[in-house]
This record gives sequence, C-alpha cells and structure tokens, in this order.
Amino acid sequence: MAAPSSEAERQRDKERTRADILAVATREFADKGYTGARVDEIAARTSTTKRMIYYYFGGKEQLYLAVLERAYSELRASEQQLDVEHLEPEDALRQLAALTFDHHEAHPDFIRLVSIENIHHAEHLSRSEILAGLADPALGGITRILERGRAAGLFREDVDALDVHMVISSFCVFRLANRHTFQAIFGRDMLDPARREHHRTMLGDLLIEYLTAR
Amino acid sequence: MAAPSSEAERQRDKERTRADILAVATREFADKGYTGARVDEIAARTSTTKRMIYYYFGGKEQLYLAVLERAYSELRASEQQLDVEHLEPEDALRQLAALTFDHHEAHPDFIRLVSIENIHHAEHLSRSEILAGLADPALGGITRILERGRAAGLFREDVDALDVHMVISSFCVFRLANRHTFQAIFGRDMLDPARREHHRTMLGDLLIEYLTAR
DNA sequence: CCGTTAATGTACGAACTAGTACGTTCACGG
DNA sequence: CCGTGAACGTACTAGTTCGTACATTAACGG
Repeated sequence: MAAPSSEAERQRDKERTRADILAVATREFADKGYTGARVDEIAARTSTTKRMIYYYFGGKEQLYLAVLERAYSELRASEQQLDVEHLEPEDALRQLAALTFDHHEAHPDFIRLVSIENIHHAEHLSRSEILAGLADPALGGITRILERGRAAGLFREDVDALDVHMVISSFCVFRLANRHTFQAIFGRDMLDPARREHHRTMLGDLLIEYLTAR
Repeated sequence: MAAPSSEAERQRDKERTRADILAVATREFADKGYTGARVDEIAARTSTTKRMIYYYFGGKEQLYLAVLERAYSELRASEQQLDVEHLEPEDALRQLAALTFDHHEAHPDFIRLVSIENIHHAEHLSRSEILAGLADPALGGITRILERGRAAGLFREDVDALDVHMVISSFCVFRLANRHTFQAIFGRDMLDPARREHHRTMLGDLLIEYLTAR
C-alpha cells in the first residue's frame, strides 16, 4: 500500500516505539534512580504499554542499561567532534574545558544517571559492551594538548591526561550533581547565569594557572 | 537494683538500641540508596527487631533523615575543631584542603549519602532542623583565610569563600563518589595510596596557584 | 514485692511491583 | 484478498515491602 514506511502516518512503528520508551525511561530513571523508577510509571507515560517494554528491552535492568548506554554514547559523540588541534595549548585546554562544562549543563539527565550508576558501584556499566569505546574519546584530546604544551615547555610534567580530565569533570559534575544539597545548605543557586559564567571561566583559569605554575 | 544504668550489662538499653539501629541503617542506606534500602534488611542486621525501628524512629523516612543528620553533624564537628588561624594564608589553605580531603576519605558513607540525597533533590535535608547550622562551620575558616590572604596582597579578589569551598569539595567528593564509573572506564583505582598522595598535594597546588595568579 | 510503664517480640495485612499468559490487530507478500 | 508473523493490548499473578495490631517482658518507684 504505497509503503508509508518513510511517513509518520504509520500506526505501528518499531523504531518510534523503541525511541519513545527510551526517552520516557531516561527521564524516569534519571529522576527516581534505578530502584526508585517504576516500570508501570514508565509505561503509563509512554504512548504504548508495559508489554512493549518487555517486548523490546527484556526487563527493567536491560532497559536501564539501554538508557545508560545511549547517554554515554551521546557524550562520546560530543567529545569526538571536538577539534582543538589548531589552537595553542593554553587556548585549546580552555576551550576543551568550556565545551565539557557546556555539555554537562546541557545534559542534566546524564549527570544524574552517572551518579545513580555510581551508587550501584557501576555494576551495569561494567558489563556494558560500549565500555571499551569510552576511554579514548575522553582522553585523546587532552593527551595531545598536554604533549604539545609540555614540548613547548609551557606545562608541568607531573600531571597526566587522566588527572586533568578528573579536575575538569570534578568541577563540571559537582556543581550540577550536588547542587541541591548546596542550595539547601548555602542558599546558592548554581544555575544562575552570572555565576555560571563566572565558574566557566574560573575552571579555565584553575587549569592553566596550575599547569603553567613556576 | 543497684542501677546498672552505667553498666553494659543491661538487657534493655534505649541508647544502645537506638545507636545499633542507626549504625546498621547508615550502612544500608549508604549502600543501597533510600528506595533500595529495605527496612526488613536493616532490622535483620540489628540485634533487635523491626518493631523497634518504628518505635524509636517512626518510619523508614524518619530513620533515613536521622542517618543523614548524624552524618552531617560529624562533618560539622570535624570542621569546627579545625584551627588554622596561626598559619600563613597559603599554608592554612593547603592544610584545610588536606584535612577536607582526609575527612572525606575517612567517611565513604557520608559521600554516598550526599549523592543519594542529591538524587532525591535534597528534599529530606531541606526539611531538617540541623540545616541552619551547616553553612557557617564549612565557610568560616575559608572566609578568614581568604581575608588575611587578600589583605596581604597574596590572593586574587574575584573569588569568594563558597567558590573555594566548591573547588575543594568537587575534587574530594568526585574522586570518591564517581570512582566506580571512573574505574570501569579508565581502569584507574582512585584509592591507590600513591595516587591518593599525588592528588592530595595536587589539590593544594591547584588552589594556591589559582588564588595567587599573576 | 508488686503495680505501672517503658521496651521488646511475633505475626500478619494491605498495597505495590516486576514480570507474564493469553488474546488481538495491523502490515505485507504472494 | 488472504495467510502469516510482527507488533501491540489486557488482565492477571507471585513475590515483596512498609507498616501495625497484639502479646509479652524487663525495670523501677513506692
């Protein structure tokens, strides 16, 4: 019947249903945590039924893993399209930090999923097949910038790419992941645009001053 | 009967039972999260029964709040007994950072409880009565160090105590809270003694180089 | 030494939750 | 136009989990 495959008119659409479930599940898991999330609740917010969750994903745990893997894949994609090879080491690092800062702020679900996964001792991520592909995209850029910076005698020698990555991630993740207790205790809103801008440049300064010390 | 109140021989001991429940609950909540924790499981690991949890605390939620409040109280106590007034600003800040670093590493349950509480948007902590007493102990020391440092022309002016606190907390919390996904992805053990030492001094350098820049 | 009450133990229920058995409908090739 | 299988819906179950009614025992004052 004139194949409506390319149209949005199909009533039955494998991909659409899968994507719908995944999107709803991402919000539910990020919001409530793995144990707190309810399969029935996810199903209810979907345009389909619970039966389909089991049909396409197998169960709550596999659905959670699919959600986690998609979130990490997006981060990897964002990291890979980064091109800072043509910049001077200092500027390259500042830009990389700023882009990481922005990516995290643009993906609050991801931050929460990582926190949740750490609560569960990374047991799901450890068993994931995408695990092997995550380290390199995150470290490749930093490694090359550090090499150029050290070759030019600009950067100190006693820090490796993973240390730098940790400083960047710490700062970007903490201000978002812990913003609720921070807000409760200190009354400071981490999402305030002015403060956001201040922290964004602060992170760059922090890195450069440390790496170029003495 | 010769009041065995002060002895450990009592069979019925209000304080002992309460403390027992609280200790077991702390481990359970820190390990499984609020929704993941099981009241029956906590009761089973106690030397008393589930009935006593409801007798002394009222319910799962109040028990969790009691656990959270005790964890924060310990941090506050540790912060208050800190005396860095007699040190030069730079050394004072390095020492404060190192002590925070140590305290976090010595209290893994606290780190996890904070992560868990943030997953729940700090809804429990926000309603806590101890909330008002948490900000000052955390910031007082830093504020005084910064004032002395700025007065001596050593430190930059565009950073406040809360920003400094955030940098310290970010670093100390992240390396522990996110160590499972970090380990899974990069294969790096954050608890390795040599690396621990490296990061401990690294944090001090990071702060000082940034604050004394230019 | 005994009554009162704080402290404790047991058994149970109501509600929830992941997962499934079974039945139905749509799409598409022949 | 019809048979076949993929996609989907409904209703249910088995097991879990928080919380409580009810019974009991230890401590302590008088």
